[in-house]
Amino acid sequence: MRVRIAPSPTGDPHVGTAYIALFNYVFAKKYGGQFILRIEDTDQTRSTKSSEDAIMRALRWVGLAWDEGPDCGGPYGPYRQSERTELYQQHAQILIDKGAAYRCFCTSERLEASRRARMAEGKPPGYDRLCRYLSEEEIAQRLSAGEKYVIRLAMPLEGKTRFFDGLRGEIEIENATIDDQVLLKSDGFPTYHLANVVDDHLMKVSHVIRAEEWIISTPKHIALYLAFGWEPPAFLHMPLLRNPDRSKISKRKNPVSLDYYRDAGFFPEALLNFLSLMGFAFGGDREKFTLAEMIEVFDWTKVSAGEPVFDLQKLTWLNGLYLHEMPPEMLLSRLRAWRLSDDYLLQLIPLLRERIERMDQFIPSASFFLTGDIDYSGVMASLIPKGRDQTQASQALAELTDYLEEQVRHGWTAEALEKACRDFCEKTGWKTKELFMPIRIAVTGRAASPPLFETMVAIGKDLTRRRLRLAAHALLTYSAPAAQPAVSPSAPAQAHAKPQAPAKAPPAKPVSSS
RNA sequence: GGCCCCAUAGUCUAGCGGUUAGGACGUCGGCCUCUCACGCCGAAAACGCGGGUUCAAGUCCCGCUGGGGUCACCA
Repeated sequence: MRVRIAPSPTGDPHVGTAYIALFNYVFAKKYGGQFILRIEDTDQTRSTKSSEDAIMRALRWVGLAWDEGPDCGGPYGPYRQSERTELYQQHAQILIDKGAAYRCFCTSERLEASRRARMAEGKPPGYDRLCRYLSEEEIAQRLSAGEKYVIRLAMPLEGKTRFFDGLRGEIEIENATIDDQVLLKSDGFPTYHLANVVDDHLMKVSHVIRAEEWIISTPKHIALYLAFGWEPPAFLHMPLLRNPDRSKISKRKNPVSLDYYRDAGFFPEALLNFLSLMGFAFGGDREKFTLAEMIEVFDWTKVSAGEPVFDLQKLTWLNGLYLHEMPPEMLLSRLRAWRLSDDYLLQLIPLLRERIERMDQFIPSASFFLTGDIDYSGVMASLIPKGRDQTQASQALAELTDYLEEQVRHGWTAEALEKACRDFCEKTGWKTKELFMPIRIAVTGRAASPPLFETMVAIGKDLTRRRLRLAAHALLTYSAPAAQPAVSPSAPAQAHAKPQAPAKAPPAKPVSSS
């Protein structure tokens, strides 16, 4: 029995990856199988090494160790798809030879135009299969003319594909509704569909346990297995994690980066336990259990296909259970591994040293470096610059968060942040003077702080972005008191232990002076 | 919109033809207590709707509704 987790290194390590990895891992360990990590970096424009590193680091952090992978190797490597391109090209050729795939010379312009035309006619927007029926001569001629092409799957035009989903039972999909998927892109790299099937077969994966969003493309994959003459693996689609509004979990509505959970002070074992609760019932009303215990009792009949909403509050409660039961020495070492490490404190000292005169001022001055989410209830008014309203301020902070997401992808550095923030102001017509203060308040909860961008670096990408979103959100529901006194620069916002920021801010309380 | 998936309290879930529909988060109330927290006790809160099948339906079947996913040279 062999299973795999196959993340695409195109962004932050995603909580959904950990979720799927968890169930693969548990299943593998339950039955003495292997758990494989395969990096699906076939998108040359979006894949990055830093994302790959982050994903592996995060997966190790949660404690899901793989038996085979790009770092530790294994009998069926390499485990990074970018190192296997030749393999996919060979297999694409096999499909062409068998008539199960064909070259398509259509330009993206033509595809776009055809898509629009089909939409206008009320037809589904898929490929119109123009190149599927090209004559041998024409193909040869266009090849020798050096035209660029992709290789598409010649999907059966009739009949149905039936398969058994381990969680839902029989699923039946009409072949005619499935598009002739691109298998090999014009840059020579495979798409997910080809690479995935070829690798799963070559790596002897027996059970494909992945997210629900893949159900619809399963017929494509089965068509590929059949065309190659291979036996398809067993399929099992886990439900998608949800935002509170039930849409697929996303960074705008919920923290999704595993690094956020780490930096916000969650324990990996608590996160894993919580993730198990998303669909899995231990039995006997037990909610707290270890990975080992889960493996012991695991069975797919205990997993439901419902669509679970990821509830930060319940995760926090569960984390508290772990924390309360932890021996003091253990908790101390966890704290040290977290933000009380020499490394981290040493990073803060240069930022804070000039701003304090006695050692006792260090902890209060550093508080926002050492917390997760911030409570803005005491500083709401100063989140809104003069001459702007709270909607504008909220929108600016929310848009800035997205903008940083885009612009500071390749390195969360002070220089990059400053440039991005300044560019953002220029683009949106905000003065840096008016917007930088709300940003500072959002990030630190205070009007006075060390230099903003260095501070953002020290706080870290995920916590910073979370706070910006939180502040934007708090502004949305803020109702200003008649006369809001300005917050004194030395007044720290109270750090809030719960990750869920209070949506309705209580009336600003007088801030205590330290 | 086509296709596919899902459906027990606000949220996570138990239930697998006969239950006062169980547990947990959250909420509210109380106890404990120098405060707070923890802990303990209690309360409110759910089978989406309509048809079947059956002596009996949250549980099986069909339809509807609702939600979601997917329709890329992204995964």
